[in-house]
Amino acid sequence: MSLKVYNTLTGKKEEFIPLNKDGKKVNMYVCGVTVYDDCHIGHARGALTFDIIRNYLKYKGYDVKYVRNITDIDDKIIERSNELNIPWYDLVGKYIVEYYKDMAALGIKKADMEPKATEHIKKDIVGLVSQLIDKGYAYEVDGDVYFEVRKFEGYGKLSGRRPDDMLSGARIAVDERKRDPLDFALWKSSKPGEPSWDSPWGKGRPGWHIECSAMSMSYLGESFDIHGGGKDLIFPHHENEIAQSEAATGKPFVKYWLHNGFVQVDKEKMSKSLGNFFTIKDILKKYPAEVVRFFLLSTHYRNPIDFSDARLEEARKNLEGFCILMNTLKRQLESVSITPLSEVEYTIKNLRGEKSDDESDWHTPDFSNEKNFLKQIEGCRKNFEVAMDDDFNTAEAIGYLNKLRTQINRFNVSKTNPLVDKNTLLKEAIDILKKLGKILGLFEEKKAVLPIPEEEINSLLDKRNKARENKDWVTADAVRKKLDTLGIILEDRAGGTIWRVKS
RNA sequence: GGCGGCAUAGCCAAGUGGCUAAGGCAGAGGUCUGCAAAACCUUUAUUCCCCGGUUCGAGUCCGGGUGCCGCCUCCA
Repeated sequence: MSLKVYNTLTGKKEEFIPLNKDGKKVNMYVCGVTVYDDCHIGHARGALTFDIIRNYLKYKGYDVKYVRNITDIDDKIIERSNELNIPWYDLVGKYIVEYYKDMAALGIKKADMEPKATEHIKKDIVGLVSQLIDKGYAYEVDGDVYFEVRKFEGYGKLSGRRPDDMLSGARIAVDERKRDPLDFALWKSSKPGEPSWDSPWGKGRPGWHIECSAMSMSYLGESFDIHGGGKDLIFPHHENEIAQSEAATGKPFVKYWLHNGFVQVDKEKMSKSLGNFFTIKDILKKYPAEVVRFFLLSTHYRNPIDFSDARLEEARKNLEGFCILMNTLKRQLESVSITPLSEVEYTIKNLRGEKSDDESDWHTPDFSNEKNFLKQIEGCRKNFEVAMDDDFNTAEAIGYLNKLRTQINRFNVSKTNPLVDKNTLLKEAIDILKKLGKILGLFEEKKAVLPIPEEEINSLLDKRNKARENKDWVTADAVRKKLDTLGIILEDRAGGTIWRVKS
């Protein structure tokens, strides 16, 4: 099975073949956040998308090196620190902490490296800008350095624009000092009081785009496999990165460009400027992290996804089904010893035998249910991978997790052949479900927060069970009602009453 | 103005030329249950925005139209 990814550069799904000769090393760079405010759910989507892509690449056996930057100096940061009247580095420090808190709360793992722009100014950025000037791709005016877009053949190849088409509709006020309106800043001279770093062109700070070129190449080399980010970065950010990087090295910068779609509110892009954003912190006050992940993953990463409580509620309910199943089977399996799977498979194969596979032959034991179940769970696993292989189609993959869930429940309540240990097959299925869920960061074991101590729950259960023995339904129902208001749901099963925490 | 994307059931959402159009949520009926919960079973799109075309065959490809959205300024 081969992995296919949609490459913005070619506008097509392509088979994923890493640059590295041995074919197992993958280098990936993703544009992270600018730290001047709390992250919203849109930032979470980008981070989650590439976290899952990294997970799946690893699952496929790739050795992934993942770099995700933090932009810790730019105009917005300066602007905001002036508004708040605090030093820019305090603002940045605060929001880096908040960023890490939010990501951790969502269960999004860190990248292997998380470099900051300011840590690479002397080391990489100044050098790269100098190199571009030396090669004639950039020019200095009054302490600013601009990249000369017309000098770079192929400008516009990522976003599908031609430089000549872009002039007419340009909405920006043209800076007279630039040789061409499309030229963009590699280095910006600083005004008095602004944060600044020394450079051959005087005190200043890097332009936005150059940090990503400098840092990605510093960690991953001049050419690497995957570069990701939100769709809004295609132009100008990523277009400019390509121009700078390829002009400097003369080599192809990135093989696969991956871009995630936006989170929307009422069909409009969620953004700071529209003010229609929901912060990760606010959402996590209302819904568990796993619900938020499930919601985000239930739509393909390139498509827009509309954010609403109704959608989160749907995700919550679907996910609850998985949680109940996990819980049920955990209880069911922990108290019994389980026959090894190989033994069960041996039994099925040998008692029936190859020649008596005819189900109508009643002389031999009928394992059709067991065999079918094994076939079904294997089919779900396979289809999950096929879905993920198709440009990380998590929405389709979740469909197969649901199918697997139904199969497990169905098998669990079905009549099975007493010659084999049913629990062995159930455990096998649950293990697969957990393993696949792990790729998406779902179904992780987490300690449920109990509203009241467990002993108290048990004593209430005892009270209720005694009442039930005496057919005192009024008392029994009162106990259930009480636990329900505390957030504990009771289920009277054949093997006794079990309880769970409301999600 | 330039470039790009999307339109599938009540809602959400897969599906990129070919068996009966995944899956979830909601709804209806049933089994189980003291009642519930959970689970299971049955059921809910002769049809994929509209009009043409290509093809033995199209939700899927091509042309045109309508509607919505994004990028071209900071943006995940």
